[in-house]
Parts: sequence; C-alpha cells; structure tokens
Amino acid sequence: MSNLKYSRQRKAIVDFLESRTDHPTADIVYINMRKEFPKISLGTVYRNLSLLVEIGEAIKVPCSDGAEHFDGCTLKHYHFQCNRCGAVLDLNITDMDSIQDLNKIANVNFGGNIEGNSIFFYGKCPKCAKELKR
Amino acid sequence: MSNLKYSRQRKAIVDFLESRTDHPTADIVYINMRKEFPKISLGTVYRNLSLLVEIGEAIKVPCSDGAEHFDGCTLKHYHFQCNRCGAVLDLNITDMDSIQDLNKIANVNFGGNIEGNSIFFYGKCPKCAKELKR
DNA sequence: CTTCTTGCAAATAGTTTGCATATAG
DNA sequence: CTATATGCAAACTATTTGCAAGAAG
Repeated sequence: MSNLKYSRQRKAIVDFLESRTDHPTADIVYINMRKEFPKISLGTVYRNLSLLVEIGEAIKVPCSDGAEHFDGCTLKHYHFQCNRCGAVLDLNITDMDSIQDLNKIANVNFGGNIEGNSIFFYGKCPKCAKELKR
Repeated sequence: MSNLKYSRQRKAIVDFLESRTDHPTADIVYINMRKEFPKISLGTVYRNLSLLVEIGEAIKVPCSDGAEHFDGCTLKHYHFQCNRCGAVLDLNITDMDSIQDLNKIANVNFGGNIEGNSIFFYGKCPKCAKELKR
C-alpha cells in the first residue's frame, strides 16, 4: 500500500477515538478536531478514518441511521444501539464462550468460508430504561 | 399512522423482494421495477421500501458498503457478506439453539434492556471460495 | 528533494421531500 | 369526493476526490 508519515492530525484522531466509549461519526470527529485544529477539513478526517480502518487501528460500525460510526477499540467486543435515543454503546459480554464457535456453527452447509462475525444488539440503553420506569 | 391503499408499484416491489435471496439495494430494486414500470421514480421506490420496513414486511440490512440493503424475508435468519465480491447472502444456521439465549447472556451486567440482535458474518462466499481454490 | 498529508472546493452517491397529477376506496 | 400514491425535479446529507501548497523523512 502506502508508506505512512506522521501527522499531528491523524494522531489526534486516533487519540480521540481511543478516548471515547461511544462510537462517533465522521462528523463528530470533525467537530471535535476543530477545537485543536480550527482549519482541519472534513476530507482529512474521512481520509484518516478510512486509513485507520485499513491498517486495523479502527473499525467501522455500520448502523441503520444514515452515517457510518467509527470505533477505536480493536479488541473484540460487541455493539448495542438504543432504539429510543440512538446511542451506540459497547457491550462487555461475560460469557464469551457461547459466541466463540458461532462461526463454525454458521459454516455448516454453507460452502464458503466464514472468517468472522459482528453482532449487533438493540433495545433500550440503561439511561432510557431508567427513564421509562418513572 | 397512515391508511394504506393498494398500489401496483408497491405490490411489485414486495414480490420482487420476496423473489430474491440476496439483499438488493434501493437502486437495484429501482432498475428492476423499471422493466415493468418504465416511468417509476426512485422516490417511489424509496418511499415504498421504508414504508415496508415500517409495517414489518421488509427489513433493512446495514452494510459497510455505502448503501442500505433490503430484505423481504421477515423470518429470522442471519446475514453474510463476502469480502471479496461484496455479495450479501442469507445464512441458514442449523443449530439455532446456541444463538437463542445470546440476548440473555448479553444482558448480564448491562443495566438496560436488550430486545434483539442481528448477526453479520463475513468471509468468502461459496462462489469466491471455489474460484480461489484454482 | 521526494513522498505523504493537508485544506479547500467541487464532485459524487444515496436518500428525502415538495408539489401537481393520477389512482384507490 | 377524499385520501393516499406517483412521477418528476430539486434539495439534502454523507462521503470522495482533484489539486496546489505544506510538512515529514
């Protein structure tokens, strides 16, 4: 591919992604970068985000809400979206074992080769669940 | 909401979705509808697709490839996208049981309320897997 | 110097919407 | 007749790209 050179903007984007537990869209990253780099352009943000996804330092989280969300955490975990407030959260599943062999199970009778999976949970987030109890 | 009236265009879209095992984008639906309705507009296609999603006769399948994909099959099943050719396929998992209680497992320590999940598998589809073996 | 990166602006892709006309009930 | 649906075009949102200037190695 291409040889990477250091850039302050890219560094800041990586740091920002790592500092968040939610999953910002490109636009949110852009708005936050402008605090430190008032002249940064959306193009730069998009270019860096897809570069980070390419080299595996971030992942894309596809949601059904128009925009792509980005996640700086490369460790395997699962995603949740609240169908009331739209928040995208990480999910720490305690009993990972039952998920481990999902790929094998799915591969039975498939004919191709299943390399991975992404699980998306939905429902009410803790905050909304609390508000609805009142 | 709104009271539905019959429309030949909507009927054709439903039939088309049901006839496919892949998961067409709005654009593909549009192109195919034009065979029967040369003057149909993209607006009509989009309006009907989101209407069908609303009333539960279709679902949106979010992919990381720019466009939303639509699925006419309301029965629960899982999705697969080939990371070589981009095809989106259905997956019939024989041993559903291990997936059944995923929601319960995920709900432990969550605090909110998990209502459902969607699992997306990726890898090589049967066709691509075959081509790569040569 | 040479290569990669940026900012800016223009271009593109996917989707939504306003409005006048057509169709279903 | 009244409400919903359609076609068309314009508007909008998210994302990508060409290019000249700037920074890294």
